[in-house]
Amino acid sequence: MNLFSDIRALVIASIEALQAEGALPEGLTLDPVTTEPPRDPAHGDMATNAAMVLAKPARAKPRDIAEALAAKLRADDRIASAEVAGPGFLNLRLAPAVWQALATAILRQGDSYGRSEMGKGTRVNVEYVSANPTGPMHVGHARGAIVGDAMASLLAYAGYDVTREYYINDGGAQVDVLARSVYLRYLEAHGREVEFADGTYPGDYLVPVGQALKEKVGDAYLDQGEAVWLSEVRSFATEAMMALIRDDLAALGVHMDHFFSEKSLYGTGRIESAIKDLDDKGLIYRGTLEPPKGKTPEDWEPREQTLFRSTAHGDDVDRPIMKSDGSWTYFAPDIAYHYDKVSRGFDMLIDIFGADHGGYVKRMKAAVSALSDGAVPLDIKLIQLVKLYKNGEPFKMSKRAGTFVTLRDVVDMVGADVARFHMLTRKPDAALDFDFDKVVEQSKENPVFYVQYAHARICSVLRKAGADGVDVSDAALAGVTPDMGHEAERALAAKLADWPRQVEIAARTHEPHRIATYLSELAAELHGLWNRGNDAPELRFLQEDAEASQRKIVLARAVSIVISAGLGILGVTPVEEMR
RNA sequence: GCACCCGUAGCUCAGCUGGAUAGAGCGCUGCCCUCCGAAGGCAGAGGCCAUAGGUUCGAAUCCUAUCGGGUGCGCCA
Repeated sequence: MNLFSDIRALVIASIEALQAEGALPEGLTLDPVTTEPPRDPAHGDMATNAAMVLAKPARAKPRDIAEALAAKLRADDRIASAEVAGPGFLNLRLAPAVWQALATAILRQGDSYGRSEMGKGTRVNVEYVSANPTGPMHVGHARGAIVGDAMASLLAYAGYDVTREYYINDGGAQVDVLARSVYLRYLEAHGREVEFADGTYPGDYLVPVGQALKEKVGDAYLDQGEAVWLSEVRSFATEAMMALIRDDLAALGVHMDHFFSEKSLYGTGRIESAIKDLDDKGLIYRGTLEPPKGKTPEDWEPREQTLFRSTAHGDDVDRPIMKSDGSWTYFAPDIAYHYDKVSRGFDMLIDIFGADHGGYVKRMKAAVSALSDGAVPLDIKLIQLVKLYKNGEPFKMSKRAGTFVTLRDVVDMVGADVARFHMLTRKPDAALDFDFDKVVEQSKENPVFYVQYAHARICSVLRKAGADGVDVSDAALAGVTPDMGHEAERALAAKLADWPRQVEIAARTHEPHRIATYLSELAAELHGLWNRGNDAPELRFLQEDAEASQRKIVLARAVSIVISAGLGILGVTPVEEMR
């Protein structure tokens, strides 16, 4: 059930009726007609812009159209009043029965209320995290992981067929560095003195990996050259790191459908066939790039390279796919990976990148555009930094000082629910402040708490009513006629009516943070109504007799259903009690 | 030099494929617990939506330019 689309359908039908009568011309484009909640509640429950957007094509005055439309709409028993206002808005007030039906429908549908078919089963691949498998995940990765995960849940909720995917960068030089570092720990496990030179990873987290390697191969690699052990140690170390990363992600509540190995692209012809696809399209050539203007690197020398003509698909300059020594640049496996995604039949791709990868957005889009002949859209979300604070003071991270904050540290300190919600309260392309003390604070300043508190309050009402012998099962509540007589109750119901709409907007714009914003607003409405009950007993959810209570509780329960569904999208557990 | 992101209340930020008088929290002022959880709520003060043009019935939202901040820019992934 979606009240806004229901009423919009009614508006459209009324327009068509006017067309049939000749009051409006045929052939009008009705797409721009919307039904929205008015900013000012005094304007009614819902407003439509129909008269204004139709005025020009219909060659009529907006207020005249609005009047004609209002007359039609008033004939429908769902419409209590229709008033023309301002430049041609049509403000609608809905009949009480509409609000009652909404609340009942929410109880019947449970967490399906708000689900949408807008995705129509479109197959979408969401790639996120994709941290190098060289160590534990740090806080910076957490935000991308959370945003990507919520994005995937959101799109699934909106009717898309979603695959959650992690690209393992296990093909480059950094995994050689990892392997050498693990080898040093392996030597150490054998009692050797070792030194961690520049270009190795000195972190303690590799100690158990070296130990495990010793247990696996004994002394077989001692005093041997890299040719003997590098390849083996590389996969051993990578697997160990991926196990670590999977655990970290699980602690955050993130679970991937698919891990894709970069290494699997090398030596298998998969890069070559992706490049051949581009070559067949005339997009690969040998050439020399101009040095970047204004900031010429000191050691710049013109070199002929194999280039991808990304400018043909919207990039600013063509991009090298092969180094001068004939090996692939990192861009080549990225192309092959996205070629693979396109080949697997996804209709839409979403990549979640760190903001420091902003420079690669255009070339990746160009590559996907070229590989799919423009058929598969790629949206890339850049995730900005998380600035850590401790009690208001900036919290500096330093590996040497041992104050390096890992993702696991964050989960241990504040919990996955708090971390997830908080990192979804802001749009991802703006930096985010994360204060370890404030995010666990129990006050309305903290949106996590504020929303949870609203949910807990409702649960408290349900418990209390249940203890008094009121049947508060959803089935029983769905069977009574909700009491929605007061304006404050209808305002809350109006917020609930907005939920399916917000889901669709968030899904369409690929912005899961809108869900968090909506939940804060919904919680505010609930708290507001709750407190009005202080002065006005008729607004309390618990009434003298059982049936009167039920008629009130329907609305409260509907709110808790929506909060629960919304938190579910964000991957946050709704709590029933505050402690 | 070029590209991308950001610029909204004193502070931290929301703001709908363009809608009416731009919102929330913090901070400030004043209120509300014999009453379902006051860990809340209500009211007030606080704005040139960076600046200047443009598009149109209508712009914080779209376009152009400028200013300010961030990120990135061929053999690093």
